[in-house]
Amino acid sequence: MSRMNIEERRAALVDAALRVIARDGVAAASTRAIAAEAGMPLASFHYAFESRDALLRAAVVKVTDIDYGHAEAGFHSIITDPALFSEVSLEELIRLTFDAYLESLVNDPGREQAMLELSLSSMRNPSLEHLPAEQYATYYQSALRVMAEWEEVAGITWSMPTTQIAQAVVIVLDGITTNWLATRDTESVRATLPGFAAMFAAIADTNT
Amino acid sequence: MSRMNIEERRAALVDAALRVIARDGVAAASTRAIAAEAGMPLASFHYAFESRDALLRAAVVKVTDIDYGHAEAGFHSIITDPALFSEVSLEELIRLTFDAYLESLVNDPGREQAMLELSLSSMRNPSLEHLPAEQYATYYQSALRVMAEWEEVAGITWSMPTTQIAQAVVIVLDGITTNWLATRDTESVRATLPGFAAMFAAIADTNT
DNA sequence: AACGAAGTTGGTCGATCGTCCAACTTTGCA
DNA sequence: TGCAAAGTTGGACGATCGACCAACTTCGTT
Repeated sequence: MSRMNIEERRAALVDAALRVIARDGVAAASTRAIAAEAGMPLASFHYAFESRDALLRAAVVKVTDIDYGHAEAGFHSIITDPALFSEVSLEELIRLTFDAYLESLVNDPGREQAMLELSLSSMRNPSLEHLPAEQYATYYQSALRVMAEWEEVAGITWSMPTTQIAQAVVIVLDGITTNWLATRDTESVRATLPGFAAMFAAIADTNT
Repeated sequence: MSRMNIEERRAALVDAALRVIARDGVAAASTRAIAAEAGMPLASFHYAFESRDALLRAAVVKVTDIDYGHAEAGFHSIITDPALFSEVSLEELIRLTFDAYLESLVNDPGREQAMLELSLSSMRNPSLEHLPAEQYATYYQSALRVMAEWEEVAGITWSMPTTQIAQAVVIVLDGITTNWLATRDTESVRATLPGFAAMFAAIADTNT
């Protein structure tokens, strides 16, 4: 393995770990499997990280930052695509956003499954148990940013505390995730989206 | 260990496995840990089950049957409690049902966490990957039964296909589960319930 | 009482796990 | 050029895992 400083090696190992977890699950993400995925000898693992837990901690932190970034990116692709977004109603705009998230889930199920597995395994580990709450705090922030864009694009204001709405949005997206991962029935899940979109649209006031 | 036939021993091992999984997680549910929890020597394990996967399969089947039974039982305790249920609106009835589910989740987090871990680990195992879909089919049936009681008690009919509504109900309960497990913020999650209750109440028609 | 079937279990196998060490190579500075 | 620091790595450690076997005990039948 060519020479690299610790930061580079740590980053390479985290990326490798996320690939292994997305493909084979947390249980299969042994130090040997991660090192092999990164193309490193096993001994390099414990030169870069003190323990497997330390790497998992770094993996959760990294993945939290990039995860809902996908959902946000999907949203931006909607409001900048004239074919999709041309003076649609708020309700339709919300539905399109949820649909974009569902599409990203279907296109890369391993990523969201990895998120869930990392969260659950973190809850079982005393040294990692505080991470899921931070993870969800990041989700709420993402939801708030998307809601702010809904506000701006559709010209509305929310008639309830936005943090509460953001949490409800995350709950719905989370439920959709677990539901689809278990059933793999895309059309069935998609059929529930208009109802949720109508719910959130109903708690918005049109600006005068 | 006293003498018992295979069916008894299998049942005892499944119960022990569910206790271990709820307490320590799927990863900690080794054949040795399960046998110890059941008070059996390790060798008894492979006399009753061909493999660890075979026991996990039996555990998922059993837990699916009893899991949403708790939610249903919570609902029944509401509509038979005069103090709670006295001519409340449909919306309030739905909110109380969701609240009862949240209470059951808070009172025994291990059970729902075990459900999630079992589902996720099943998805990674080719011999178990069909189980999560069956698990959710059972959830939908439970939701349909609760919806039927909402209908009867509140005197309404649904203005959308009931199977679709049932799936949305399961999505919301699932999202609530993962959200609370990660944040442990009961009041914050509870605050989202009225919104979801209003959503489902809005797709009901009052009987003339 | 005899005997095959059913149930029980201590001990062990090979595989895999996280972790660590000592030997080695390369780098940057004096 | 010399040498300490930083980076690299083959190999091994004790522990734990799922699985299995052969010896043992108990049961039901005749």
